[in-house]
Amino acid sequence: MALQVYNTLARKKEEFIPLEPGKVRLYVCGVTVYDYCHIGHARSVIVFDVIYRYLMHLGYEVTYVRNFTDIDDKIIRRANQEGTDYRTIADKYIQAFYEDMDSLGVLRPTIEPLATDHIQGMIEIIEQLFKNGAAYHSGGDVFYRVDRFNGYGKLSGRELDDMMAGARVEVDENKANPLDFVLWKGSKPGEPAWESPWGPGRPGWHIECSAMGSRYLGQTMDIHGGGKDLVFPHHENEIAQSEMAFGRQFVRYWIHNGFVNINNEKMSKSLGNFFTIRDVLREVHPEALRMFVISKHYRSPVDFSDETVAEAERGLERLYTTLDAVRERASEPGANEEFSEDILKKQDSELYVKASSLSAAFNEAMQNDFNTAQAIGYIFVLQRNIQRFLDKFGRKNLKGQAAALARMSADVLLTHCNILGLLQSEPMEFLDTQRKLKLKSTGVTEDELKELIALRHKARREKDFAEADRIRKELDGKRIQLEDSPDGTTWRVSI
RNA sequence: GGCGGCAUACCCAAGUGGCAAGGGAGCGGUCUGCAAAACCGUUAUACACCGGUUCAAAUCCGGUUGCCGCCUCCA
Repeated sequence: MALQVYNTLARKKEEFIPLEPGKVRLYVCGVTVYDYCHIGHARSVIVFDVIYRYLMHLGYEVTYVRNFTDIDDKIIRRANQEGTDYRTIADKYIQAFYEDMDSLGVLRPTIEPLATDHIQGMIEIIEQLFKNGAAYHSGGDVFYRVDRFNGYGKLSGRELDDMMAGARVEVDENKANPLDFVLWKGSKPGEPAWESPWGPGRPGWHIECSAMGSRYLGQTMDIHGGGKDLVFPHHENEIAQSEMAFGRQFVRYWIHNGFVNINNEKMSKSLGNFFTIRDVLREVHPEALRMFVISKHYRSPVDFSDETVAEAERGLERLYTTLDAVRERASEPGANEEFSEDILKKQDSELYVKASSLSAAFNEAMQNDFNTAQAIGYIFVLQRNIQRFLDKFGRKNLKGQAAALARMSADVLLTHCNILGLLQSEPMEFLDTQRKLKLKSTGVTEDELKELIALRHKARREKDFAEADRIRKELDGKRIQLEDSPDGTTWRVSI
């Protein structure tokens, strides 16, 4: 089966065939750096991180470009508010972006261009648009003439006439058509400015992606992605500019991710109902946030709440718990221990079959428009089979062929989770980080907890189970659960 | 006003023509001094509603209701 992707342009799934066999040119709209990123940004970045990883897993050589919009009105406004210049603001939030994305375990794209490093390229495209009669100079700004491009509206599926009749169309006397958009914005005194044939100014928003995309990926790219809200006008305008200037198809496959909602409403700056990534990560493990994102299909809206995040956390804990159990109980083999398929299969044929068929099931899901939710479903089936196999041995460690089957299965689990960017930590490290994060909200410090565990240990040794249970109950009231094992007592916070 | 999307169990969520994945929560059980974790069993004659097409529909077509998004900066 070949990779199928939902193409916004076609409004249906299509077989993915790259322009050049074996290579993928991928462009994703990055962020405008004037503030910290919120979890809507996190979703978009994680979704395309998974797509990037999966394309590489399929063997493609992927050139992945994700830009920074480092000049725009919001950045300038922010700089004025803080009494500094646009560059300081942009650099600060680029730095913050990297901190957030690195903690989310997001891979760095191949190229991360800055808009301000590509002014010349934008000017060249605008000049070409003048030659083609699609640009005009008016009132100090340069505009794109939308009715020159008869494909205008093809991405967002609307007609120029319908939009004109719309209730909310910007009124600007300088525009020939209300839907015309700015290519070059003349600067007012004191604003950051670059020289251009039309006087000092700065680029309009849309032109940067045409310039940077074509600079690094050529005039036709395979995939261009971003949030659903960019379909119109941003991506529609990119198409209009690029196809008018270059005279060829700009993007073959447009991929758009759905929103993150809060209480069923779009999370956005203007509504003020957003959570920044860094705020969320104070209480939620970054991988749990990733799990949350990829538990749903990328095009659907997702609701962000304590409960939906907790579900992702519990699921991830389960995967790590099983992985840890295999590490603990099915220790490394001796150098000569190798077993045939038949022998492994005899240990537990269901587990063996699930483990050896995961790859096919996983790929079928992922090739169907990156259906990560379904892929994770298959992963959980394997997890349960592994844990069931371990449980057959009670609390005993596994040896020889049984250990080999457990390890083989756990490897399969880990490999596939890794393709999604999951299970990137050592199990113990994850579980430890996770419970410490959760402990914060209980009001109990780790030292107090250790002391209580020691007290209870003493009570248990003296068979004073009433006292031991009293301590257990006291902690349980604070959502802290103690877990006794032959190696001692550990704890976790229920979520 | 124009355009588009969604509606699956208590909750989250796959499934786009052939017996309704998976996760969470609940309940019963195994294990445990007691627990927890984990495992086992269990929880939708049924996919918003009404019609239609078909041997067969959650899935296709038409209509109704409800929710959401875009048309303005937005991931």
